[in-house]
Amino acid sequence: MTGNITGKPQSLGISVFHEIKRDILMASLAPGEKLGLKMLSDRYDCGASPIREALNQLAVEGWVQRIDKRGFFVADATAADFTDILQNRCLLEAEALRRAIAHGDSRWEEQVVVAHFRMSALDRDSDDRPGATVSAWEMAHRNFHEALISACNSRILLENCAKLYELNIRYRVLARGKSRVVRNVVHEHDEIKELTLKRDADAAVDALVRHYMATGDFLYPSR
Amino acid sequence: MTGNITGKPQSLGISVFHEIKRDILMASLAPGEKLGLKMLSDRYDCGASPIREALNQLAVEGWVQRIDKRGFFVADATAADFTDILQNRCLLEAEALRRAIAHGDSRWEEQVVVAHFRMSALDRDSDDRPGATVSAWEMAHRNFHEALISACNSRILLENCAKLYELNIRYRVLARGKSRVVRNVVHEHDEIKELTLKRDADAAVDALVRHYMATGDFLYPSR
DNA sequence: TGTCGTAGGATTGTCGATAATTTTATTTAC
DNA sequence: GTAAATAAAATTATCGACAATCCTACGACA
Repeated sequence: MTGNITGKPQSLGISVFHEIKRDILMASLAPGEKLGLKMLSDRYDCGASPIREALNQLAVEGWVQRIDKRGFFVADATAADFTDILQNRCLLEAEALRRAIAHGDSRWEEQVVVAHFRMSALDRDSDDRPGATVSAWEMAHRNFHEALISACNSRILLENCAKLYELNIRYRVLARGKSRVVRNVVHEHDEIKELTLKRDADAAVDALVRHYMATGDFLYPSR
Repeated sequence: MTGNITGKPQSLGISVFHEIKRDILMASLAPGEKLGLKMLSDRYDCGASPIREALNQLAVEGWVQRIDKRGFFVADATAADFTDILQNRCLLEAEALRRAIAHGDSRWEEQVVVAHFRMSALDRDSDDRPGATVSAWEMAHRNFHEALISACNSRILLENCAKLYELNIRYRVLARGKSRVVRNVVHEHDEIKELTLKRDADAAVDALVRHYMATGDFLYPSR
């Protein structure tokens, strides 16, 4: 998910940051779990300094809760938080998609098409076991949603959407197998793509929001 | 701005975090400035560890730019960034105000009234020199805007609004004295308060957005 | 004169040790 | 037997030192 593109070795603090984040995301580290420095030093095989560095950053991003002089804990994952994330995603991505449709050029259209194509080529539930690394589908899916809004022309909006997307993944992983509702995700994505390329902002946003809300019902049904 | 309410001494890393943030906010540390560890160690009178801890967090929050193995720099402050901040504030605070008006109870109304009253009691340009500490008016103003949306019922929305508010302060400080447009801020605040208490969501949001956009014209006119 | 390469100096990133604080375990009092 | 007080153990926060990396200045060579 966070590959080191250049061959240069990045600092330990930075790579540990991504590793811990991935492990919280994929629920290898459970909500509420104590993140002791010694435990983490052993687990990620480095001294306490890079660990603290990573934990401080994760705390700001909301993955970790810090209590001064008492240590770090994996952030809780409550249904209320999930609802909050979902609602904010709808608000931000709706706006971002509108702006992208308004400003996007043909280069953007191509990105959307190719991202959608790559995602479609992958089987959804290929490799999404908890604890595993991030699956190819997950990356392609993320790439598709990022492509949709990439032309929104607002760095802040993109960053916030990305952050909420990542927070959301965790709930998908945590709730895996807890629902029997069957969804046709493929069709939903197709619809979003088509309406976006038609530049029908209202309909595209509507499809996108329904897509997210359906995710909500899927994970925590009956509301 | 960040008072330590309990008498307990908080960790150095945490207090240094707030100090550096304040200094960037108040433009004591200029945009683009190199933030060397030695310089900061001297300035804030502590070792490198708490400094690094603070800088890492500030980097995640967007106050500081980190380049791996090359150090930390005060984030740039461009007109484009300011526009981006402003637009996102409008989007988020409009939504937050709508939700607050929809859900707020009488306790919330009281908070709005008292925050507005306290702000009104202070003279606007009392003590806003760059480099000084955060003024009483600044705190009261912030408190007023936070009170308006406090009942929006979304932790994430509130946090994002708070973050954007703080980012915005910096541009107010940097642009101080650069404009001759005279505004009637007092009246704008009165209007927002009144419409909010009347629960007229559309009109209140409109007044709030005009208030923010006016700030934009004030700081970077002619757009 | 200008570009490339190299050596020296400065800075960042990491470690291990120490001081400060919290948590756990044990004892004492009622 | 429960609760407060105290002692021991564990953990966090910070420091100073060292290694790795980057930046700068100088000189060789075309």
